[in-house]
Amino acid sequence: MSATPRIKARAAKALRPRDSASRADRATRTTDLGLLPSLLGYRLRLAQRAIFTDFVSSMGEAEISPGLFGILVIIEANPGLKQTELSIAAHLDRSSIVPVVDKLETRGYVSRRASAIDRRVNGLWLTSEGSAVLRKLKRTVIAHERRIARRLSAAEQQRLFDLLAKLLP
Amino acid sequence: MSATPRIKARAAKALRPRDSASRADRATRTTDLGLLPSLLGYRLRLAQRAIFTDFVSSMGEAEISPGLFGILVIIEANPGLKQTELSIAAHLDRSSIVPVVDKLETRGYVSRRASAIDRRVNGLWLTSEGSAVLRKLKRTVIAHERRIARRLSAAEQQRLFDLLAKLLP
DNA sequence: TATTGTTATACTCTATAACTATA
DNA sequence: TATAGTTATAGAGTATAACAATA
Repeated sequence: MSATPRIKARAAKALRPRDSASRADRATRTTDLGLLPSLLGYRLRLAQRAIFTDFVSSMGEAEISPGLFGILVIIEANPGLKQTELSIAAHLDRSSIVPVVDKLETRGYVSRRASAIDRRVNGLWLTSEGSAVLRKLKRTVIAHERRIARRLSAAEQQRLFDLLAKLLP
Repeated sequence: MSATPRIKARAAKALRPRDSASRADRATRTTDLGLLPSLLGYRLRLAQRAIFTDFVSSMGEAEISPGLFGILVIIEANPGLKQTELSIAAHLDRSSIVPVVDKLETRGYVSRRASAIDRRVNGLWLTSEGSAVLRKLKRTVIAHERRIARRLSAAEQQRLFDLLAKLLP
């Protein structure tokens, strides 16, 4: 199972007084996880979870998820791209991209501009505010990545990248 | 963004005729992902996604997610454990474990048995059907893992495990 | 006919808060 | 008072199907 932590949930959790830490510690140490720790899928999930959590907490007040950050990065790298192209690049259905772009548009980071050539198409662009925000977010994300990657030597980092790439179909 | 693929969605997607493959291929190759491919978090998500997808499709009619599978494994390894203990082991809130156990109980794989000593507590046990099903599931999961891991040498697999472990807090 | 974006809808997974029953 | 489980509720994230506008 193992939550993909929600953005708001994380923020609130820090102050939650509900469980005593000692109880939690004991149970975590005690419970046998069976064959799970021998499974690559399980290990991968734990690692991704840890990085996701660090990502979110390092974003602080910006309240942006890795997913939304990725969308901003892709739009910046491909100014004017169509929603359909974005959805493919992000491995989402084109209907799923709609609320995503809505959210970024509401926050004032992205604008849809109808194409003059093909009036079915919305080109996507960062607003100047979106550009400025993304500039800061990227610095934060790079710092977050460095903080994580510091646990590995440069050679290990490269090795990890290579090994992960081999897992892709 | 990048979906955690839903179980039912996957099954349906195989037959979905909506997009032509050629279009999708072109756009994937074309769109610039900016700094994303340099981020460990991004690579990790792709790898996890790939494994999750393979997991789900290899389960076929069993229709069990990695998360539910993990829950069954933990219960098997700790017969009679309390829901609270399970929730901690699975990194879930204790309220979130309720619908999870409900689902497994509905399918007849798990039973709650009230403790005689402390009547607040539900001990969790696999039913005999749950045991039998899990025995088969484990074989399937191990085959799935082998199929993935075959892309790596034994030494590489060990290396990957070690590197992933270093990423945990 | 095919494509683009959208809506309507539904589903999974998870959390917080407040409750009940025990201890 | 504290703990175990539950309910009520909400929200993120995503999909499928059907539709209108446009090509």
